[in-house]
Amino acid sequence: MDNPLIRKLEQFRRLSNADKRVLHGMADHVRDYARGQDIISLGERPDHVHLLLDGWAGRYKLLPEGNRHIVAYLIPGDLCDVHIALLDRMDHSIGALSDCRVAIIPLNAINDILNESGNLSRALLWSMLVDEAILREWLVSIGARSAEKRTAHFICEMLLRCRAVGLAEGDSFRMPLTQQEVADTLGLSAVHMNRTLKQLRRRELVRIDGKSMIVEDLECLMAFADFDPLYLHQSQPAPAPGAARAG
Amino acid sequence: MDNPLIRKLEQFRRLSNADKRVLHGMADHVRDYARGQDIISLGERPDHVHLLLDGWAGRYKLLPEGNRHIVAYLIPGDLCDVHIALLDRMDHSIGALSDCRVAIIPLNAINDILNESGNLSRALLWSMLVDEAILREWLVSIGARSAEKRTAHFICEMLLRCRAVGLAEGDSFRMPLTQQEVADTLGLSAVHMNRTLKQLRRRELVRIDGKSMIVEDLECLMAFADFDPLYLHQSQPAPAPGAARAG
DNA sequence: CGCTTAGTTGACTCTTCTCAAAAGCAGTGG
DNA sequence: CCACTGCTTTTGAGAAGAGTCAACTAAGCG
Repeated sequence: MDNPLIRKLEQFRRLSNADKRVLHGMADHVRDYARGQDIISLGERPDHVHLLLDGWAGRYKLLPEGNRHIVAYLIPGDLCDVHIALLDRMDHSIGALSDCRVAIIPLNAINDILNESGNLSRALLWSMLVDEAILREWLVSIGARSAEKRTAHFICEMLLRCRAVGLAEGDSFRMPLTQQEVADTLGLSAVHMNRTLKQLRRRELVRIDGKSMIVEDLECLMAFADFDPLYLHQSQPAPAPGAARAG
Repeated sequence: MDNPLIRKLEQFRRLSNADKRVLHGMADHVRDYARGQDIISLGERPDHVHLLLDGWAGRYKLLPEGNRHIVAYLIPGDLCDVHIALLDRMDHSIGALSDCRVAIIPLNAINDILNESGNLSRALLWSMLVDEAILREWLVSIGARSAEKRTAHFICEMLLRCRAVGLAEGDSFRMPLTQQEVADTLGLSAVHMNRTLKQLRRRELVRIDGKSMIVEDLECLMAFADFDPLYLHQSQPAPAPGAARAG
């Protein structure tokens, strides 16, 4: 099994075979979630952590007016809720945005890793900090960029993140979201989201074919969106042999 | 010295005297920054970490159009940049928003704590996760709440955070920010920020006296802002000393 | 094929932005 | 003590980006 978590963490530092064995071995079992189901809900504190293996999920919060705001996307290789290893309970929910396959990891396994303070613990912390960096960048996007730039920025990010776990083909990737969901993410109405996507298409920066997002000109899109990939901290793995990365 | 970091971390779990000694002992020396100065800048990777002892600082990113977006506030007790213990370099800057006193902590001291995997390491991770939770809530605020609710929400948060480190008196606290800075945080123009604050005053939810923010009716303000303090995870310290829930 | 969900488009409204200028306040130096 | 200067706060007026309502089209599915 090619574990997307391993692929992801190796962006940060080379993992030993022992490390990889630990990561492989920690999943208790695998569970499937249908699109729309919650993987974990507000207030919960289960005794296991979810590792997304396939599909897209989203962290979200519901507002009293009934609308939902998505505050993060989870793609294969992302740990959904290490939080519960440390916090009292979930302060948000995570829902499957497409059908998802998820590895169930006992909390103990996570705690063991955190307690061993080795490479793996570092790698987990790194991924937590990257998640945080992404949140900061989103905050800037929503707070200070126009709808069009914001959308372009989002597409750049998702392309690079998909690439990092081998889920992009060249400059395109599968984005199993509805426009409503993207709107709930970028703080726009569905109508305006639609118009904004149309504009990006008109500019010939992206093309959309079903659920495939095809970036026509990544250079231009990045320039347009004022996108600097530094915040993703996707440096090449530690300078060692055979370090391959999807490109 | 009453260390605000200790006060903060004890919200999460009780610290042993040994833990406290470590926290006290880790500061190498203290440095002062004048309002407007950068404490750490984009791209840097120094060999020490900053602990804010006095004053307010802010994480920010600059945009090509020249405007600045503030993505987090640091108040006494907050570690500014544990990030550099794990990431290659800062992906944002931290600036002093008022005159600040800062403890300089060698990176080694942080790494030692992280490596020992005890109470303290857990407490640091907890505070990182809380920072992340705050970012998520801000994202919801900017993305989905009106200017007025967003502002009210922000005031609620800062009051509770100040309280947690003993910097509030009842329902008021010192907020050493200009309206422009708050605007740069909430994604509003300075003009609209001003009008929004005026409205909150007219509603008699808050009063502003110089740099003092006085919350007139916290209950109402929280209800108005749709503020749920859960995300701050300010639970009382763990029930008993030895009660380790880890692993 | 009809049903349901997602995407598209138009027309109108409203929140928030921009430009502009006045007023308040604090620090400085004569 | 006062005039001067620079920054912050306040207010007005018009413009623009984004939201809402509503209808229509396209696409997946049993």
